[in-house]
Amino acid sequence: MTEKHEFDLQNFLPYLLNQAAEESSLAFQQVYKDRYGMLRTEWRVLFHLGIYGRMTAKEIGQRSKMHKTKISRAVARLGERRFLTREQDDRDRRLEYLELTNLGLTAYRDLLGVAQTYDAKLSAGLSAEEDAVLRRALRKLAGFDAD
Amino acid sequence: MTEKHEFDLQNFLPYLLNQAAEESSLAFQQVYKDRYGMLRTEWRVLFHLGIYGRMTAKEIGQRSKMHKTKISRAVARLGERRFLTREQDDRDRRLEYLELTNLGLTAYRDLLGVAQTYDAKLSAGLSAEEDAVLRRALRKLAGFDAD
DNA sequence: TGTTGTTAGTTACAAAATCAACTATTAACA
DNA sequence: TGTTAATAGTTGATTTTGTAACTAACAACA
Repeated sequence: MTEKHEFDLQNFLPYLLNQAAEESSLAFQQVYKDRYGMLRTEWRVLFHLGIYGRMTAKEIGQRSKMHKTKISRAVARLGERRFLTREQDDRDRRLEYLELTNLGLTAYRDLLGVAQTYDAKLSAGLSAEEDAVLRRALRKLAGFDAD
Repeated sequence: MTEKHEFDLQNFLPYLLNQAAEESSLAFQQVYKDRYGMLRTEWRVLFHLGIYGRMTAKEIGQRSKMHKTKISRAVARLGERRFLTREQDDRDRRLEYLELTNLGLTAYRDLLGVAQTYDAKLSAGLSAEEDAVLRRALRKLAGFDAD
């Protein structure tokens, strides 16, 4: 009596990805939340500016695929807390260049270290080959290749 | 002048996993939302009951790691819409056994088909080996092995 | 110029998630 | 038994997100 549709929820990619994402985000989330009171969108914006440097909200949106309202709110909060400065472009006053302050840079560097350590810890459970294949496959699924 | 900390956000596992999860959930989400007006928690509960059969909210929580308030509200909505029935256990009246109605079962089977097709489509972009490694790695990261 | 369309970013309102406190019931055990 | 602790599930208050409509600025072109 074999099961006809042998469908395991734990093998359905969207579900599996979600569970893995949530599980693997927990510990890092704890850090940026406890240490800086940040939300997910906020550390993401922080990292974009930390890694790629001064840019506009629009550019962050293009890279991250976050919706512009999320970015707008994250930028507003990071601004209030003095993690970044906002400077209007003279030539096109719709544009605002965002840049980390020293405070923001310090937070970024701190969290960067945490992220690197944490990423390594996650990888540690996987073989080198698994790790490489995993990241490549995820990049495909996330649409990071055809960008 | 080589960059000192060559950290790419798109290679940070929690970020990568989240992006892949969101991206890969989009199309399926569209279906259960448009076709049945369901939320993510709702199709998950539906699938748990469809796959594993009659069980309590607690058991769903153990398998899915969803928080009990999410489950409670999803069950309430699915009940209102006649997708499931709720039956109190006589021996322990705190427990309620949940079971799909015919309506729920029909919806489940429909969405199951969609899920299987969709999962196959996602896999199609990957080599057989990538696919296998990906799923194994994700199961590890999601904590589905040590359960 | 002036009209129309587009773009960057914000805001308002509704929907959903989170967290803590709550009810009802059972278990443990003095 | 009577008291305290634990458990299943719900509810309410707050926070966060999502959707759509909005403002302000620029572009295109008659």
